[in-house]
Amino acid sequence: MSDICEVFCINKEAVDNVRAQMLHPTLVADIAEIFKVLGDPTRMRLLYALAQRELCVCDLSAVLGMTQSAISHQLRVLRSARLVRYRKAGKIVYYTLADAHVTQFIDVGVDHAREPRQ
Amino acid sequence: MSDICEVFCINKEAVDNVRAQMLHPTLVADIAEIFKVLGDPTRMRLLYALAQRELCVCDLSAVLGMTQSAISHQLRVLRSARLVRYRKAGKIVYYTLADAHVTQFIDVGVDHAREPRQ
DNA sequence: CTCATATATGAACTACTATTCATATAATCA
DNA sequence: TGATTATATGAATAGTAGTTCATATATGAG
Repeated sequence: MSDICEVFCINKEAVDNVRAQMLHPTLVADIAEIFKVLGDPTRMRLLYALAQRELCVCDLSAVLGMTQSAISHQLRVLRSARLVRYRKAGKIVYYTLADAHVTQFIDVGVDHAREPRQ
Repeated sequence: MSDICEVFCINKEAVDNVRAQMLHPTLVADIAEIFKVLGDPTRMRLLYALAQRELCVCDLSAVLGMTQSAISHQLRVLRSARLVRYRKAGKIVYYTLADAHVTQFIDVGVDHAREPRQ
């Protein structure tokens, strides 16, 4: 039964109803993409650090104990996902969280992870 | 400047303060893991379908238009992450969302993805 | 200009992951 | 019992992603 069409146990009404309410593929892709970006320990730590205060790349390296290159690469991912903003001050680049939504993501995640596992 | 210790631009006070407030590595790993599981289009579609109503594996295959095997593999990931629950009724296995937290994750994601991009 | 510093980025390598295919398990029916 | 159906899973494969290393860009100092 590896072919998609050879499925016989379908509750047709349920399937049709749910399919009709499914999200647009583009929107699903966007949502999954955001979560994917959040789903890496390094990026999560960067966001959590930035939730405390604005920080430059160099300080972020020090906080996480990782190379400047690794941090820069991950900041690029966060920038592409519009989860952080930056401002330049001379040769120093300061990063901040993009908006309140990002804090909300972090909070929901922390909340869920701290929940006791039944 | 590839070595972590050869960094000179540090704002020591900021770094120390932020480091002191960082999350425990285990908690960070747990949070990132949850987001990682959410960060796949197939799994996001499965969760969104289950947000509508309880569905069996076969119906989920029909809703997503994917093989039963692919769906089963992803349901296993969702089960390990405690994002879904299931009940057996004969040979049919019905899946549901684990709790309200999961709906909250989906809502925050949808909300963020629908936001206009400045 | 030259030098030093802060950050960004391309290439390479390793590790991981989603799907497919084949097959196993489990439950129902005849 | 044997046959059928619903689901689960192991192995293999192909694509992706995080870090490192080397280097490029850019700003400021002298």
